[in-house]
Amino acid sequence: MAARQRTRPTIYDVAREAGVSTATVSRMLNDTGQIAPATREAIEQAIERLGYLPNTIARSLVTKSTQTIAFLLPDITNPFYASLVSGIQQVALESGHTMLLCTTEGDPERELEYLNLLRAKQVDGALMDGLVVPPERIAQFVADGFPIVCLDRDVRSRSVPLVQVDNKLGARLAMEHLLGLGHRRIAHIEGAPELRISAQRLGGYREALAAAGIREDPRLVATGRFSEDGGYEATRELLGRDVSFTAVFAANDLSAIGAINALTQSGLRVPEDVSVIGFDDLRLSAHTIPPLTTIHQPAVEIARRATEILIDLINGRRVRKLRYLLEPTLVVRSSTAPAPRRRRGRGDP
Amino acid sequence: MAARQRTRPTIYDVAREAGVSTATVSRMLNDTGQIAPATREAIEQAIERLGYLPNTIARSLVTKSTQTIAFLLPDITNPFYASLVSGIQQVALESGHTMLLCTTEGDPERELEYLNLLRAKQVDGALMDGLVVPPERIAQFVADGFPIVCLDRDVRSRSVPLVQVDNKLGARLAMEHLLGLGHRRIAHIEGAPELRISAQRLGGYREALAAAGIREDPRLVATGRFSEDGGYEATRELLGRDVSFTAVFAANDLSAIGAINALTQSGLRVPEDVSVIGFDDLRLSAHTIPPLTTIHQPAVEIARRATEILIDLINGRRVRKLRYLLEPTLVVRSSTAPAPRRRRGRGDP
DNA sequence: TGGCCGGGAGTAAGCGCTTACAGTAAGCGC
DNA sequence: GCGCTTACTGTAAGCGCTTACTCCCGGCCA
Repeated sequence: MAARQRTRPTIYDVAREAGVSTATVSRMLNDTGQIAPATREAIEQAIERLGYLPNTIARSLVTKSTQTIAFLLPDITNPFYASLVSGIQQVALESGHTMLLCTTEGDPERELEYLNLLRAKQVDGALMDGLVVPPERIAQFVADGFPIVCLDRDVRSRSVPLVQVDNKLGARLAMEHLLGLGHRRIAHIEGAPELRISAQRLGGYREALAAAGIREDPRLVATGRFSEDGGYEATRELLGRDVSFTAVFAANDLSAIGAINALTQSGLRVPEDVSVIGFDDLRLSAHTIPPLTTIHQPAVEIARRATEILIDLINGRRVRKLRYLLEPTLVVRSSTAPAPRRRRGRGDP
Repeated sequence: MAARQRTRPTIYDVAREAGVSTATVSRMLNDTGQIAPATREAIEQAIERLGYLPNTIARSLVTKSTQTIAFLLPDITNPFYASLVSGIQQVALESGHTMLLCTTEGDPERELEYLNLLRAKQVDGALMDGLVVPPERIAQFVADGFPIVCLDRDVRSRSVPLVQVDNKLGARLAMEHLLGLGHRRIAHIEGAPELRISAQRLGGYREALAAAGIREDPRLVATGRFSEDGGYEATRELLGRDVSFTAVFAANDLSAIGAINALTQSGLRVPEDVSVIGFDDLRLSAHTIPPLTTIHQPAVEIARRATEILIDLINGRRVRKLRYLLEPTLVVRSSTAPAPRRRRGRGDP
């Protein structure tokens, strides 16, 4: 009723207004201990009248829990990470947690800085993706009692779990699709070399080549850094290298989109002249021209699983399984087609 | 040196270790008051030895500042919002703030729930975009001492500033481009009707039509809800309505991409048969096939400006200007072309 | 009738910091 | 030698909660 005062009401005000002690109010708020119906009623009314909102900072100081988790990632501008955020948010909300977003831009100092900041802020735990901090540091944070779950790399330590798609398998799936269409000269647009997942996808590319008895041509891989621009540039470089290829396996959808653009600009048709396959299966990829053939990652599933595990860790539950490798699947759309009979350029036996 | 104990060292431990009082340690940490060099040294060493990290929760309890801001938005999956997040993050980091991300999925209850949660968490202030809470509620939070700055709508109240692009102008720019190319029958794919920016862009569409002396045909607008799928469906609906059009102005790039897909699938060529223009200028839009003509929004600039204002508000500075309408610009790429001589279908005089 | 039990409530001690307020000692001008 | 700064430091009172401990009282059983 009264005009809002500058300083918000505290639990003392509520207690006084309801004619009980703060302990009773606290018990009611947290639903611990028994409260007589009449008392409960009085407190509820006092809260209503005062417009009281508990100060969770004060609560955290004593309970040592902030109900906050953090998600550290290099670049929110990549829609794949955005999907992860969605998934995390869902689970977090369900369990009453709120999410701090920390973008590191791939800067190792900033990662460390954030990690320390999060500790200082008494954040309950963190999800990390695409980070480059050395595993030992991560393990140390965990040893210090700060739960972490990784979304991209295996910190070989009990108590820091990993949830990710099986990247190598995904890459093989992509390659087998291309190989099955008769492609022999397949280029790869690598992600960001410093990230594990790049190496894993590159590894799958190589394995598939080897399994098909094709010798790898180093001129056929270029770095696209997981972005549209990077994919575009990498493709132009590939084109300029004067080696022929009839297909490109891009490390992610964004760079595949850049690749298609570069190819098209060079007068090459996708998929008639060159097939392109991506990785991620962004929502967007169903709408590119041509719609992108790609490897589907269950982003929301990954995020949910990881967040659930993190919350288990926070609640002191032991996690049984340390590594969750989810299965990627091939999604065939229109950016891939059988290898053309005649290849452009020379160089292929 | 010693094995990390389960409970982290506090300022008392540091004080004891350094042989000073906690007040002195605190003063050194916060750089307030003068400290003798020798004392400073001793404290620094104690901190180092103990691996001490100040507990910001305890600090917040007394200072009443959490150095945390929140960003509320409907959907992080939209790359435009992701760009905003990037911009916010930059400024926030510079000023030592960390960012809580809250996605509301356009659910009004969840918005309110979040707003209350943020208050309870003593968050210093919030940035809001794409929300549907009634303006009075927002104004009330502000009156309660919770700084808010909006990124999309004008809460007519001193003390809740607005930073956004001039949407109506942007829409007019888009339309004038189309009109200038000779298009007369222009469809519009609307955003999400409940959001202000949709109405503003639709308003610009209408104004431009009126200014060109063209009567608006209600059959020419369909709702795309700002997404690829929505744009796709809206376009199919438009196509199915049996009204002719030679151009479509989509409320954002995502729905423009969906539109191009639908058009292409129907055997129409973009831009030869139908021109398409978007709004946002996502990084991606330079790489679509064909590269998208669109209206550029200075996303990072918007985000930075808004965050700076929020921080000013938090620091108790009066903001001089309440509304910042940034200028959109036309970016011509290849998805628009002069209107074809013969239009498909009938219906146009 | 006495002893026990348990529902319901209060007291007060922190949680880990910051910050008025209050010194103390050295330095300085006269 | 005295009083007044100035530079530095300590004491202790909170910040707004939670939570052991205690306590009270009515009911119930033997």
